[in-house]
Amino acid sequence: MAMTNSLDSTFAALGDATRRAILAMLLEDDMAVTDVAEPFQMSLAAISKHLMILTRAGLISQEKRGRVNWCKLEPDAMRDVSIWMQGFGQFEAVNLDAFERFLENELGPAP
Amino acid sequence: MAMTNSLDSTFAALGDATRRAILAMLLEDDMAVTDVAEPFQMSLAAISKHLMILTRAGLISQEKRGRVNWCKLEPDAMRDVSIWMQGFGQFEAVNLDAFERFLENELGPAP
DNA sequence: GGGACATTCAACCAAACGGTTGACCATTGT
DNA sequence: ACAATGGTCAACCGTTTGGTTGAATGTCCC
Repeated sequence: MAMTNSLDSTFAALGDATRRAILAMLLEDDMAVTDVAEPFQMSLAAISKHLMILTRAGLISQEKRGRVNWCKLEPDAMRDVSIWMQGFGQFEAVNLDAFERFLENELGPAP
Repeated sequence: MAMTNSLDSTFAALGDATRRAILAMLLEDDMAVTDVAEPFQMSLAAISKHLMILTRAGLISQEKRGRVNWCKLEPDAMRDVSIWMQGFGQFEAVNLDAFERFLENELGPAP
């Protein structure tokens, strides 16, 4: 649905190790900006910028409650990336088999 | 076995629409640099640079036969990206959706 | 050998990136 | 009211990126 509009920004956002580490942290739980910044050896403002980039890429969302800005993972953007990548290589043999297995075993609604 | 460089370079290489279009073109067939450059409104040197970035990211390989430099898709590099993304949710259902669309369109993604 | 073709190299440029610092709101707690 | 906390904004800086040109290199063909 929301495909290909921001693949540029999504891939670009993922092309930075700090931001990928942030995403991995947010996989555990939602976090405040200050807590996100804590393990990194860079200023809070730099982390704030990274979070803004991730937000504009759609990879996270930020919700301000009180004076705390809570960051939450938004896997939809990553799903678009995953969908785009499906066209390359994964299909030829492996996913064809997987799809056939899917058709054989899964006669009900998709998981 | 994937001789992929860092996720950094792979994601960064994918963060450009021109380079993603090149990858989509190479999905059809191997191509010479000049033929890759043909549909784009930019200089051949610029395309050559893009191809070098894709090569260093491990996404394509280049083999010089005669005076022609043949570009070939190397989809293994994207596997590492895919593996990394597996940690962010179960894209299984999404993969199947994408695969169905793939079957319907009978062609790879043309972003 | 000479010329057309395929591609890269080198120098340059504007814009974007990743980081810093310090000032600047809000909100919270005493 | 005041101070501390959470976070962004603004200006700046060095490096990288994406593009341009023009010259250079190598190869094919007559």
